[in-house]
Amino acid sequence: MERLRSAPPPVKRPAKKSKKAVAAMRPAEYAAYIGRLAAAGMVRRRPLGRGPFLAGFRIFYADGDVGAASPMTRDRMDYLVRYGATLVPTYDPAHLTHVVTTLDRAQFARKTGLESPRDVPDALPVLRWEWVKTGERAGGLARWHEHAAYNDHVVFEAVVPEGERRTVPEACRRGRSSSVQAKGKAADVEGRPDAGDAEASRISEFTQDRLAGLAAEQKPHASVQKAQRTRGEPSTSAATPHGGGGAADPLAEFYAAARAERETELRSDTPLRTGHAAAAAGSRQTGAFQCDIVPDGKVGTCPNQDVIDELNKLVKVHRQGATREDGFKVGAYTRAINGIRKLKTRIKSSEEALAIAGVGSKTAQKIMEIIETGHLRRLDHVLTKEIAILETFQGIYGVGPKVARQWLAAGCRTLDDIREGKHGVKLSTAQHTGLKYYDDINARMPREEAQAIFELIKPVALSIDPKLFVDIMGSFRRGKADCGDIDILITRPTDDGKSHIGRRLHCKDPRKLTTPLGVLRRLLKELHERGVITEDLNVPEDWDDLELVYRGLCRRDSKGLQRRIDFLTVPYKSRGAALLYYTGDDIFNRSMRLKANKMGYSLNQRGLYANVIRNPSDRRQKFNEGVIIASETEREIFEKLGVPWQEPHQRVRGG
DNA sequence: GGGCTGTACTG
DNA sequence: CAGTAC
DNA sequence: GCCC
Repeated sequence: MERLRSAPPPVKRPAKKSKKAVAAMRPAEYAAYIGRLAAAGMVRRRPLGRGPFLAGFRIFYADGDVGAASPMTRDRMDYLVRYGATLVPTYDPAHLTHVVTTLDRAQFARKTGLESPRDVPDALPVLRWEWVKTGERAGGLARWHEHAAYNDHVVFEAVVPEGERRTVPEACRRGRSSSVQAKGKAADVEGRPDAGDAEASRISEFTQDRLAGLAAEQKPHASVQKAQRTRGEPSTSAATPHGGGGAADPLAEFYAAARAERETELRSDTPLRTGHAAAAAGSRQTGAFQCDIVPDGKVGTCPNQDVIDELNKLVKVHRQGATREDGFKVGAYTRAINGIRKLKTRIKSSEEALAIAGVGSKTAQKIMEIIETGHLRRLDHVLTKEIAILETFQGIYGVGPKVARQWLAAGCRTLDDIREGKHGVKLSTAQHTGLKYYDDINARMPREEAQAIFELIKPVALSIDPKLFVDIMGSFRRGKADCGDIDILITRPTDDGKSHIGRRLHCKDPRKLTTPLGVLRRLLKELHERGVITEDLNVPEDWDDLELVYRGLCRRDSKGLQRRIDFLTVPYKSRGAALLYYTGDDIFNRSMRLKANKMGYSLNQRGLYANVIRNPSDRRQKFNEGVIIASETEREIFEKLGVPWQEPHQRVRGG
């Protein structure tokens, strides 16, 4: 709880809870607790400049927590309170102005005890966390429609220009009137100013932007006004409605077009009401987890492709760098590129660039240089030739940055140098194979070929044991048209007491095994004999393990190229986690793990774990392994993490 | 100022 | 343990 | 290099 600084001890100070007690609180308990702290003046509001832009709002926060509120939930609740919101511990739509959640509609309904997802009221804005973060950045409120969790159709309705506005759904109006009544009461009970409630009653009548205007206008927090003045804005700008204004709204056309496309993720150069730099390029989705944002499936050409190409060169350069920083820069630039890729308009100013998630001041500067001059001067002075050589070397399976640099330093320049063992180069077995089939391995294969190879393999596996689950993962499962390799997952239900390793699970003495060959060992033997598998790269050492990883090369027929293939066997229990992991993509996986981490969980290919205690001085080191809370299906993992369900083809975050 | 996904195999 | 792969 |  060190996030909330204590004020000088007041007379009636709520009992200070121990860290442990706080950590054990359920979300509702924590919300109530922090509410008491706030009421006692023990929550320090944010310093002037940002302003308590959530003042008067009554927010219910729902996350995927199981049991105790996770560190992330507590963090976010702290945050909401610090910016002036009143946290409502339980879901009581009549007493709320906003809901902030990471859950999808069905999860939210379940969590809040609603009978059906249809009962989630449309009149109440249900928003993603990014709405809060974007609002903070913009120095005011962000537009709902860009951050609605799932009732975006209604929220979107609200920003449709007057002339084109459709009838607000019946359910909406009902929900509103009933909530208005109860709100005044709630305000009394909590002894809070009712400004927020008065606003909330207008939610469906006014546009989001008007509401934002009202928030600033009717509740003139000195800090907000000061912040605006500091930025040199005319004070009227805060109250100027746009987006929801009359027919003169310059954005009307834009909205109409967007609606026509049923676009839910609007990104434009639409200024928010403040005209503040951070807001100038529309919503900045920082603070959100990539995995929470379901992509809209549209690709389209990117108006900033030149910027992306140039930044990609920078990624290449740093990928060859030796330091840890280089590695993190690769990640940072990659995230920035991802943000830029989603942008649908040409970047025109460094402010716009800065507003992109993952783009900071340094990258924004570089972006502007690219836009103004067409390239980065910094790249002119970089040893492109050496970089190219390092990349070539790393194209060899088993060769990474270290070895590549070593070879370069030793004087090697070409693959032939390596082949000939010049300058004392020695190859491991895997590297030798990797070099031998260099071109094949680095070529991508058409999806059809992956499918064909899989169809050679699956029947063989099933002939060994018809109860096996054999599935192809990776980019193939994500529906990509071309694949870099083939990932095959093997598992087997244990309901008959057997698993993919054979009978050993129930045979205490291994020497008495009657079926000594595990499935994978037999399968690989078969595939070798049939010429499907041609080379091994990485062979498990203990074939009797439940979890095995095999890496090798295979081909469709004697005329086909050699393709990379991986086999994984996993215990039936952890098939969901394995499926999730081996389906990817990379960025999606990282994001899921990061979110799990922030929620106090840990996610790996075996499952989602709670109560993992990490070494505070080295977070990667775990003191205990925790309690497994989900692993059998992908869905339960999504659910526990409060991530909206996404089919494999939707889990694409990278290129 | 610290974190940035997390695990397994190879030599 | 460092390096590599996924 | 970005973000908290």
